[in-house]
Amino acid sequence: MNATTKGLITKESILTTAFELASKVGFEALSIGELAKAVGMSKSGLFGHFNSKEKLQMMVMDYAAHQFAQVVIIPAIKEPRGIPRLNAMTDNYIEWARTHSAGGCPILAAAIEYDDRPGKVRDKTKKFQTQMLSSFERAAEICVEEGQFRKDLDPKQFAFEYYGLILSFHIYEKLLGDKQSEKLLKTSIDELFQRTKG
Amino acid sequence: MNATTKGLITKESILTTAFELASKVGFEALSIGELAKAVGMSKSGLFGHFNSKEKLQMMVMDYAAHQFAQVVIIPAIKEPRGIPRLNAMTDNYIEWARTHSAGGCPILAAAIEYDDRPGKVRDKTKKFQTQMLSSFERAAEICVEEGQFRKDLDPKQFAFEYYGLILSFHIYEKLLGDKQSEKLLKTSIDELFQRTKG
Amino acid sequence: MNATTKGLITKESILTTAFELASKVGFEALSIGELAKAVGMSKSGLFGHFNSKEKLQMMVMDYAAHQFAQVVIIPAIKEPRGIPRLNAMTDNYIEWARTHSAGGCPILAAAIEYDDRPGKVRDKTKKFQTQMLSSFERAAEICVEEGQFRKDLDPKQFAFEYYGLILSFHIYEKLLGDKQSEKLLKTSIDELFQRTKG
Amino acid sequence: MNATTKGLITKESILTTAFELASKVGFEALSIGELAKAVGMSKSGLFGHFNSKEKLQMMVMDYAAHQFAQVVIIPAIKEPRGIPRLNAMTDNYIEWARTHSAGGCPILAAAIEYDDRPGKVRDKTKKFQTQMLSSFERAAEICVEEGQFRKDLDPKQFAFEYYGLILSFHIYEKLLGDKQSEKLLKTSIDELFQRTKG
DNA sequence: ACTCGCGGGACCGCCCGTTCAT
DNA sequence: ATGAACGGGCGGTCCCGCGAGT
Repeated sequence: MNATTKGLITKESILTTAFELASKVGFEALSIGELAKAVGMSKSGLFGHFNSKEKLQMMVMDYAAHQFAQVVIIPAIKEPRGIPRLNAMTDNYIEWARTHSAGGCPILAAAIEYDDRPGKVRDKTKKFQTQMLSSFERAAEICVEEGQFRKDLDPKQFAFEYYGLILSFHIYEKLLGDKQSEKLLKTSIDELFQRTKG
Repeated sequence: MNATTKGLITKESILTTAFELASKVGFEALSIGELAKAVGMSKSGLFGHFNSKEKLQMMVMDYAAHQFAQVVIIPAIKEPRGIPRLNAMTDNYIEWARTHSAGGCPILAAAIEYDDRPGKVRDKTKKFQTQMLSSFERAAEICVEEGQFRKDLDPKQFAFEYYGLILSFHIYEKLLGDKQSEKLLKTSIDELFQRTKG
Repeated sequence: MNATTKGLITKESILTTAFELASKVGFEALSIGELAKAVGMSKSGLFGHFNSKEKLQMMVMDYAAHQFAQVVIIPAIKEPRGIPRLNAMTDNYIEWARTHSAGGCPILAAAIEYDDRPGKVRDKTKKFQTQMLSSFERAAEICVEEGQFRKDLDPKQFAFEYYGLILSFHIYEKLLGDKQSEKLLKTSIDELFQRTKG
Repeated sequence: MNATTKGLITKESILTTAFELASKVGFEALSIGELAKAVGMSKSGLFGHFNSKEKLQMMVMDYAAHQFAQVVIIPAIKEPRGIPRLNAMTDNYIEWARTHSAGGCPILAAAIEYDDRPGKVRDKTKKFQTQMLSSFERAAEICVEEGQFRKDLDPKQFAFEYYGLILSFHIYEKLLGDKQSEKLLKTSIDELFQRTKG
């Protein structure tokens, strides 16, 4: 194993740990010292991989977005087009919220945290949210194409509502610890689909 | 004016400033030094009113919740029971998001930020979210009582969906800066009402 | 003793120590941590008195200039006008170089160190050098007035040469450790006076 | 070109850059990281050429002394013995101060900076100053031999005064930015020569 | 009772010179 | 000649207490 490879492995392990830490303590509160302690290396050794806190934040965000895509979006694409695919997304999101981003989805946290703080981190967060909403919109369009949703459905409107339900689920599940959160979400989504059917 | 009164006034002005500051820089990032500078007094002088950062955070949260009630909930109660009252709440929330908590609603920020960080701050946040959702549930119940919503409507389910739409609005409005955010919200709520009608 | 007085005393002791430290390790290399250790207080406690390194540097410079004036300039003024006064200055400078600024005159060090590094510190250094040279020029003018120097003497030219001898002395004394440095200086100054006599 | 030659070239380019950098930011403030960036190689790669910061400093000092000799001393030797040679030295020094060591002569800076800090760097600085003063003394002796200076002139005394004028010039030129600095120096030297003439 | 100045210990992001395996 | 990593230090900010002044 050469040096470059070693560096990549270290970087990966840093990002993994950073993602977990950010999930727990929040995105902005993630400190280089804490992170270094968590990965078991020196502050300066870790810092050398990023050269600035901002770059670290950016890469953690990229990592989180990548994970999100891997867990929530990509597997859903293997499902049949239309409603099954959308349902898969929903299930995957529940899984994501409960398992992969235990401690609170850092992407969502960033979306709220940086909603009024200009900078590169906010820009990236905005970009990811937009991408995710596009995925939802596209999924809705496919349902229309498949004749499962009514023809005049506005995909943007659908994504707005669908994402809202997911947000609500997140708070019921994580903050409130409501045992019914999943049922509430599923019921809501069923009703949403009823309304959008052709 | 006696000393106690003076102290109350000072405390009030501190909380007002703290609320504004927290809206801008986030809840956890609010620092005593910055706050002291903003209110124009010494760090230690300000600190004396709270004796710990945690207590300051708690009081700012109380203050925020009080403001939220004053702006969003209370005025709505003056409206006629049922849907008009709910619509007033929605309008008030839009107003709240845009004007009173310019820079991002600190309550919502806290709800996400502390969703997995146990402690007094999280407990309080949870309490406020629960209260707010109760208000929504009660409003829905009244709609049922008034015969505007169907009899078998689950108020909890309604609140879940209603709050989700508001959360979605918040992200579209604040983070994404989407010009259609209000229209998206209004349309969603109309559809929600359609579905719940008797 | 009230708090303000205590602060002044602390500040004074910090500046004294800082002056000594800067004399030894150079002006720019003076670090807040080292200084704090030397005065026997915490970094943050010390830092609170200055709020920035630049301000600390400025105040140390002011302190050094004040000391210089107290040791070299002021006592000389008590001497009779003309050459005796100039001779007093020379003697005082020797004293200053050997005793008060043991470890190298920080003002001179700054004059060389900042000769091409723009900023407030350089500006202040420049100002002090100009003031000192003005003192030399004024002393020469007095010699002219007293009829001890020839009427057409250019005071600026005199100060240029006089200061040069002092600089040379500084290097022979401090860096080279030349035992004859004082004699070399005295002889030079005598010759300078010969040349300028009326 | 073999490996050794390549190493020498690299070393040369490092020293050139280091000299320029040290002229700008000061001798002690020259950092390996900055230097590596400036020469376009890795920190560790550069470091391998010196194995310690102190050795780097030593070699930069050697380089600076070499440059000084090349620019100020050697060309003057081509001039006729005696006063012309001395005048050439003066002119060359002015050139040196203005062009070659733009940003402040690092040798002089070291002479002041290390005047009370024992160590190898100080020893080297001391050695170079002594060498340079020897050159001045020898030049004065030659003037005596040529019958241009009086027979009983003390060369050491002459060098002391001559160097003093140069130091003064340096401060007037670099720190004060005095437009008359060159004229002041020339006039002083003329007067010095007057006094030393046979 | 309220407010302040002074001071402390811990930590921040960041950079230092240095070592080592490749 | 490189990249990874380290221990230690930089200037600076954090929250927090004490003692004194009003």
